[in-house]
Amino acid sequence: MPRRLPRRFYDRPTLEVARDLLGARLVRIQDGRRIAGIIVETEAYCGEEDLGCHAKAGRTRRTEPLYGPPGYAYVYFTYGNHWLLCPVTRPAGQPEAVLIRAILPTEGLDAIEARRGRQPRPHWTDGPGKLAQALGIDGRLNTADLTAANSELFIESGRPVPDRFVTTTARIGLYTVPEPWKSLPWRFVAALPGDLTQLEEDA
DNA sequence: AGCACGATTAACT
DNA sequence: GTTAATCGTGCTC
Repeated sequence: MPRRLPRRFYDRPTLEVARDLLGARLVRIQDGRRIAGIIVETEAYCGEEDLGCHAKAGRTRRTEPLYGPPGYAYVYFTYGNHWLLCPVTRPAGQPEAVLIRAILPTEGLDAIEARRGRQPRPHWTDGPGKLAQALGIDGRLNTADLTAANSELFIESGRPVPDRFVTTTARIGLYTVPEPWKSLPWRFVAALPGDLTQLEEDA
């Protein structure tokens, strides 16, 4: 039986949280119904020292959620169109988070198709802005507590993804970020989507 | 007030 | 692989 990930899950080193979120299930409750998918791609963003992290700007109106306690959502707007979702990690005062970059849809397919059906199905939730659109995630969910019992956005434990299915690469989209941060292998990808859905069904 | 840029996407060559 | 779209944010003047 899947359970909602507790605050202590997020209160760990961000690279570990990013790795361990692979295979977990992102769940959005809307109109009393579940829209969900298995997390298959994440990225770690690690504080003010990490020049790829928004926290490099310090504590501002926008970055304030990053400085809060772990287990809350940092949802921000970018490129004039897109909302991106990041569970906050580490204790309050340490501005770190994990960007969820892709999921495999498992529940609420009709709702997802209604929002993403103009694109071919493989592209419904294969990007951070796409999955936010698919699940109806926007700025209203910024600072939402992912661990609260009545939360309409949370993450459930899944079956762990074995290391042989996990690859790491540099983070995406950091065009003007200097080295070494631009190239650090802080992106985690669960390969072989078919195998992952099989894992879930076996669970 | 103005400006450069962005943790992207979709469409195109 | 390349590029336009689009607007909030943070910084400078």
